[in-house]
Amino acid sequence: MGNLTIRDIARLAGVSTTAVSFILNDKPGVSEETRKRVKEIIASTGFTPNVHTRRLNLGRSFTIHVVLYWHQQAIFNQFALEIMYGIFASCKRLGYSVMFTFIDRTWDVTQLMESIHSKDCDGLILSQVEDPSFISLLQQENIPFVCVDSHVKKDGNLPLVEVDYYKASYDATQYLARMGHKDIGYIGSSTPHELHESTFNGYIDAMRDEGLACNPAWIGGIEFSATSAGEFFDSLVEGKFNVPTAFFCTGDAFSVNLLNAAKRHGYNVPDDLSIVSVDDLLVSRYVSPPLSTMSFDKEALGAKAVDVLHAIINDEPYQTITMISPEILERSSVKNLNK
Amino acid sequence: MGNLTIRDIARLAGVSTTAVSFILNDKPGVSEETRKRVKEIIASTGFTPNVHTRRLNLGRSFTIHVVLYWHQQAIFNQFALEIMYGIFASCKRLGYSVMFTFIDRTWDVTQLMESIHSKDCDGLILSQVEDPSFISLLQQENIPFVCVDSHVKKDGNLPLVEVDYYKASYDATQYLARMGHKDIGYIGSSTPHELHESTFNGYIDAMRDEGLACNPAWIGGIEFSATSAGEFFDSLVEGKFNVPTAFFCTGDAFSVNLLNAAKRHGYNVPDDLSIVSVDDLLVSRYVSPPLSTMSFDKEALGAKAVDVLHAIINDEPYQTITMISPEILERSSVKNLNK
DNA sequence: TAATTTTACTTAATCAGTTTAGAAAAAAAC
DNA sequence: GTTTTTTTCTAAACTGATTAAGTAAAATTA
Repeated sequence: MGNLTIRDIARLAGVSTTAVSFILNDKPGVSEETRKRVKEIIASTGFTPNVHTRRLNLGRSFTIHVVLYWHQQAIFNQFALEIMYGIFASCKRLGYSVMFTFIDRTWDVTQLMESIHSKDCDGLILSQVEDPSFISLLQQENIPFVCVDSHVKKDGNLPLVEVDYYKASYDATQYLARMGHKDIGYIGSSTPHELHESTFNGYIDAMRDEGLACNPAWIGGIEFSATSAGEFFDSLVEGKFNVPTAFFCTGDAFSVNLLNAAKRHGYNVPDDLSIVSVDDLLVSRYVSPPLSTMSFDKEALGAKAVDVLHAIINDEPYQTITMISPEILERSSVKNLNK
Repeated sequence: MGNLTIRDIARLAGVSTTAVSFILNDKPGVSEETRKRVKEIIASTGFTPNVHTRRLNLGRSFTIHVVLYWHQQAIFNQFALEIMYGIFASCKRLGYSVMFTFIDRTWDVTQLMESIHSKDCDGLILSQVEDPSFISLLQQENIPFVCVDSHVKKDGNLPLVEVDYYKASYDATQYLARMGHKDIGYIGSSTPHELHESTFNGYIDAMRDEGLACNPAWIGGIEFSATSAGEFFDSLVEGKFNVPTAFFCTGDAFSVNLLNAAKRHGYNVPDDLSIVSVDDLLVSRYVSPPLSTMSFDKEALGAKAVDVLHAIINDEPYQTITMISPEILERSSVKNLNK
């Protein structure tokens, strides 16, 4: 049970280490007879070649390093595990090990850069990481990497795997319109960011294409917090504004809060107010009524990222930007006015 | 920018590779003068020693492998990321890299065992893994490992880091009693399992110690599902049974469902019915009213696991069983009847 | 001042594989 | 029956570090 080496196997089989190495790597140059005999010895001894030697020799680690942004607000970390599962599943298929690092705002790159320089991984997947100086450092040093769900500026050179939030927004608004709603409000983040702008454009474009008017009073550009969507609704009701028949929220964190505010004011969801949002967080399923939401395949985000990274590592062609499209998941927060 | 080796540094500094190695590892045997000069060369060239060589030489990988059980029901995966964060933070402090593997019911151990035999990691952390044959295999082969949040049978030899569910149950029940509740129901899993039994005992013991009677009608031993807690409440109401003033639920997944059922029947929480559960899942915070729950430090679970594993790897003494105690997190689902 | 110890440094072996170059044997071609 | 080619196999170099063993010089002791 002591630690076997390739030399032990060679001795037991009466062949050279070269032969054993060839057999382990399914290379030609060994007769079928010898191959079979050595394989039997390998199987019976339970020998497994040392990875470090292999990695040292081949100058590759067969490892992918996942860098995850750790948000203080737990709700933002909801996807990460599913993304990791997707990454793992693809890595397993392709023969990579997966290691990970969490980072946050107080982050110092040196330790990670040292790990990269020490050849600990063949490439990186950056999940929700948008640090531009780190990204350009990776580009300078020609280190293979992919950004996933990173909300990073699309510049054409960056390999990205992203959720198509524009389409989510467009499709959700269109869905509400097709359910007979004409008065559709919007609740989304006001922080200036390409992502938020394109999400807002999805709403605007869908309203226009459906021939509906946007009422500025119904557009809530708000700061992200656990209560801001509800406060926006409060101000609508208390300011005696008309309340639309439906709201599109750019995230479930907003819609859950909106739902509670609506209930507080005596609005029944979906009878008095319909709500659709994006993300399909777990909470949206457990709330009453369960919320309809634009859902997307979070595992696919991770899986695609691995595929792209694998292509980059092996100098194969790849698609720079991969978009995952959300689809409406109908639960019970939207009333069909056509009926 | 080409790949530097220790030989390049040695040549540039006019010393042997041994000297460079000593300097890299802060070992004695090199004069301060030489040390300083070589360190400057290392810094200016940005040289980082190859990890694989180091690992090969030292026969250690300085890597911890986290094995995570992947539940089909998303709600069960809620802790995993926080546990991983705790693991990562401790590993960073101790100088370990962290790799991970997801497993599920269809799992085949061979691939993981090969990874272990190939010396890919120094030890394992099993998160929510309770496969007894795998665990005894690890024990047989003397591979360092720790179980975290594993619900595994405590046998005295297994290194475990667990949540103290008995105490959570006892304290939650006591908390309700101290808030003036006398009629306290119980909703928990009926699947036969040491964990569920000890959770139930916590409730029973607290009721006894507080001098309260247990009404069998108020004890819901149910199958786990998204709706079973609500169905139990339905049956109570529809069967014209008395409804207790408070329920302790063994998990937030139950209490969220109970909350919705109670609302449906016109019960106001907390005025007509108080609810306390265990877990502090994200959903319990976003529901209305926010649920009081026995919360525990999920990051600490991971961090402790690393500490124990580190001790095992280094043949240092360690505590076999580490218990993390939940504490009441007061939100708005419990009425104080003493006022 | 000579003998001993300590310090500073190096050569060469080692970790456990892969791979190049080449030898011996077998098979194919002439 | 030779010559050529192919197949099978091996010795030895190589990956990039660590480390045991050993040497020369400096510092300490006698």
